[in-house]
Amino acid sequence: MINIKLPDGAVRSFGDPISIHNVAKNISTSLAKNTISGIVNGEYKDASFIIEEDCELKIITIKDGEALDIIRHSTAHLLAMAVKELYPDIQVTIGPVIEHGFYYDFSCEKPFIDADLALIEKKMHELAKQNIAVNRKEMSRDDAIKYFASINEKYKVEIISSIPSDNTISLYEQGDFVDLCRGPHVPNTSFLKAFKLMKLAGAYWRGDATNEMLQRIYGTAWLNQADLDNYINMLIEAEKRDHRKIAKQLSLFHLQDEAPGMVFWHPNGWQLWQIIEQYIREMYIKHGYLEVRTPQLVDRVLWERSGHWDKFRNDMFSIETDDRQYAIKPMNCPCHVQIFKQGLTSYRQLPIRLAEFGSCHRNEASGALHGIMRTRNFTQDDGHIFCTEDQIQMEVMNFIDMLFEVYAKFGLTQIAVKLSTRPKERIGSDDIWDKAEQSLANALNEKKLAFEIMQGEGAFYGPKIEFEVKDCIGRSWTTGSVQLDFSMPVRLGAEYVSEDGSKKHPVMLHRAICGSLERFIGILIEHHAGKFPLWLAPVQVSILNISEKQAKYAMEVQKHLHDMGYRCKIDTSNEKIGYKIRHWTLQKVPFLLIIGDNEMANQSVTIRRLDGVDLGVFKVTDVHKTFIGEVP
RNA sequence: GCCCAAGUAGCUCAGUCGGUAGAGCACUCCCUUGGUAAGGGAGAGGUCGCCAGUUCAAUUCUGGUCGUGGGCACCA
Repeated sequence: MINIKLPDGAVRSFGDPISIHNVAKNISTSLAKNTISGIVNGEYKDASFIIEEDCELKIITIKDGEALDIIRHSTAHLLAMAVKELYPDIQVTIGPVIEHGFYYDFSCEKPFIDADLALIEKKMHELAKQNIAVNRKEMSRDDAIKYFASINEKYKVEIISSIPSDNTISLYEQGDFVDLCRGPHVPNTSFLKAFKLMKLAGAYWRGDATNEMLQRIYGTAWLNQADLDNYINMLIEAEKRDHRKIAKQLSLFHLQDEAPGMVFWHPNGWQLWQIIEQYIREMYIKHGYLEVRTPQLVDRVLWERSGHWDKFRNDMFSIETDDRQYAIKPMNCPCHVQIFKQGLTSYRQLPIRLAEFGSCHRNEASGALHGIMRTRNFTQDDGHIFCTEDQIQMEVMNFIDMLFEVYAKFGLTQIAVKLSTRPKERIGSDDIWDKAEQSLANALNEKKLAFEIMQGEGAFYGPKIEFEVKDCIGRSWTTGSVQLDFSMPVRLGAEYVSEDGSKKHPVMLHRAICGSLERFIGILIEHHAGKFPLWLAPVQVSILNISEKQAKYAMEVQKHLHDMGYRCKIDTSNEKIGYKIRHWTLQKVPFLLIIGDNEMANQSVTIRRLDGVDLGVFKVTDVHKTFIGEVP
């Protein structure tokens, strides 16, 4: 007798081993019809899985969220099957589930073109409708290798060959198409309805640039058509808030061919920049940082000493003049160390926190450039803390507090935290790395922050904590980071006099909150969709007169607001009020002041908020009170 | 750097199956002085990314190149 306990606590008993599908059937025919798979004692299994002993079972149907990944994975297989039917010579590689969908990488002589996507998608729908059964088979590793070799799928052979030889391999078969897979999958292709192929891309085999470039097809798949439609609409909406698009509309900045990856800031964008920079500067003061400024060009020897030349020389811009070779600084740290090294520093002075709005140049790979998110010239809100080992944890914790204070001010709340550990190529002993990684983890735990460990992703001189924010279509960008560095002070000879009079090397913390100001502004543009809060808005108020008669009065109002410290523009153009309101609303100015004969007669203005709400008539001397609560 | 796609007016885009291009908005001028998201008229504006090749003729075809977009790789 097999007893199967269901999520509601009910137990069903069966005399013989029974498939999940048949358990569902035993409950109701309609349940069986919708069953995609099951979770047996916490493990995902196919609907065809035969239960042989007592267990807990959750049946997953088309309505359960758990079904989503299975559907996506099965859709990836459907994609591969369609591709094989259309282009038998193409080799399949891997096709995992990703956020919102899946991809599948193919190896082919001739890359796909956009037109192929529609063709392939059509084929997928045809196959899905044929209600093709998806069956699991098991094979020994060696038989699996023989099998895939026999059908000439060399990538599959390569994958299986890396699995230990005593393992059993599971394969999934649908029609003539067989793929190596752990599963589970939908019972048949008719469950796959709401999907769409999204885009083509190149991708290296096993993510290694020295390998062959494969052809990747990205797709999205959902439980139902409504979810798919929602997702597509979300993407359309997200596209509207792309920082590059809004920057054009609001004239914030532009980029042009002659300066790839370098930004021309327009008056509005530069205003925004200045506000942010000034705010960060105030935070420096509040948190005990000293602001400095260091050279743009520094002799190559300093970069050799720091170790950067060795690792990054190809990505550095350099200049040769008077028989000396300089690099345009790709980072500020070695320069800050030079400032630390001036004079003799006592342990009593530590920690010393130096900060700079440091403009750096890196010759990033052409394909890496992305609007102002990834540029060749960027400005870091860079800071370096020189401290003793005992002070590390406290400094890291204080930094984390400062970072979250800043992000909250900008309205950024969805922050992913990652701890990156020692990479393959690194300097410094394992002892030091152990200590460094541990102290960062301690600080995070102390702050009760959930974080993900990124194995091997640390900088070559030390581990780091990274803070990531997402852009409007879900791409993650690193903004803040704090990196621990025991090496650079040694390499560059930074020392302090310790309590016992001996000289010691300080520990160095590299830290940034915005990361790159360019990137941070890009994120802010998308986060606010260009509708900045009052304190950030490049233009806070626009003054609009109804007709020429009130032009002079409008200018008086403008002067009053200027004197109060507001950034305001006046529009006395020969246009109707409706036109002006439309114009300045599209410019996303937080407040519009409307002035006609009525307002002029009693020294007042009518205030219209960006969202269209008419706030009513206010005395000119009271206008600023309306802005209170919006942080002037 | 690699794979794919598209570079046309300030912006968003159409177009030329090879005969030097068009719309809307924006801009300039005129009329209109109008009360909460586009009043009307006229005008100006383009070496069709750049360099070659084929051709009587190239914005259109071919090759290269530069920058951009989507991915991959990279990200001190």
